[in-house]
Amino acid sequence: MRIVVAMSGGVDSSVAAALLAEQGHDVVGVSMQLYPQGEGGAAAAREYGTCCTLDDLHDARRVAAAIGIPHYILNFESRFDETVVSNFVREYVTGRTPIPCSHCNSDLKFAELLDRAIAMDASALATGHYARITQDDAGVFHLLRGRDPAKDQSYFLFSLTQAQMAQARFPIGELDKDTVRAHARRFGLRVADKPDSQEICFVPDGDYAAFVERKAPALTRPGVIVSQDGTVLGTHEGVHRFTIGQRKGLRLSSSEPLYVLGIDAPAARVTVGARDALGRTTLTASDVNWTSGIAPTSWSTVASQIRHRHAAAPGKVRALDHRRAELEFDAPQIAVTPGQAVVFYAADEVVGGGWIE
RNA sequence: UGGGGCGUGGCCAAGCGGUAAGGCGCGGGUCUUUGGAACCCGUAUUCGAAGGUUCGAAUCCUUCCGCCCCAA
Repeated sequence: MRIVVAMSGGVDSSVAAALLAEQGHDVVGVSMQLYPQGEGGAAAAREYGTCCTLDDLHDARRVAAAIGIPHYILNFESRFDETVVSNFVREYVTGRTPIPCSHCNSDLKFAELLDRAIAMDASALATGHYARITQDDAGVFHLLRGRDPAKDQSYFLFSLTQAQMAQARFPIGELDKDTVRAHARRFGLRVADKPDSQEICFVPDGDYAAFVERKAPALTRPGVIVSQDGTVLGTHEGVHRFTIGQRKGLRLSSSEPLYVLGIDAPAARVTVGARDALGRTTLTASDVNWTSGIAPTSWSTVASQIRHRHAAAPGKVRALDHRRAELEFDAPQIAVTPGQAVVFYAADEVVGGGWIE
């Protein structure tokens, strides 16, 4: 069976490809070129070691050669810019906080890239995600957390549908990171000790605010920072520099730490206050995906994550009209942030998720 | 120019004769395939200025400078 593997140039997807090849599959490696690869990009890649830069594409190519599979680089520059990057910028300038990794998965990898894989005569698309897919006796697919709780990435995959899960493969989902690296060494892959990628891949220097200002100079403007009673405490250089719950970077001093409580983009106003004002027990989500394909119309008990790397909090959820859902936590959650993903779990299974309103 | 109070790092603020707490902010790090949070480390040879008393002063005295309040 032919399987296309999305290779980022990192350890995880490299090992995923190697394992599939070892199992005897007809493996084809592909890498997405996501943004212009000028001289500066290559230099930035060497310095910061992010994913999908020119050096990473070279790493992917070398790995493919080492394990003896063909490797293609697909130009996704414009698609990436139209979907992930534009969403990222739009969200920030409207006072929301984007999560590009999820959009990249839902709008690119398991959309465009999956189509391309099928067009290449493959029956499945594999990635290096730490997540698992199982199929029950009734033929229904289930999306589960990766076996390694420290590396689990199911949070970023909540948008997977039954059709997509039928064609997705996560070869390292049952492994932990140490085992993956051990496999990389066993296969003799140069990327075995490559550092884990982190931060936003298309903002290699980590200065996402400057990135937004560069992409949408006309949409960023200064404003005021106010306390809950409306007192002006200071000024800021644009709402895109803030997110709910943010403490650092306010440049305000007070006897107690101050956190961002609210962002009013049209008024360019940021409201700050004490940490205990950040708790919320309810939220609504839009563009909700129910992984089983069936939306629960009555309250359903779940544990939900409102951000990556955060303990799922117990509560109940039910579907509303127009692919929306409402969620009620048993206890207040700190910093429920519009634009972030909320993912509903039942034990280790992702039952659904959406975007926080 | 009568009376009273205050001036400690970017901000707030302890200390009131024994050799500069703490918080905020800021910088660095840890964590992390988003942002944020959290955690750890760092951040005043110096206390408005100049003199004086003392073994020793941010702490006592004198003068000056700058603020604030109450009377007129």
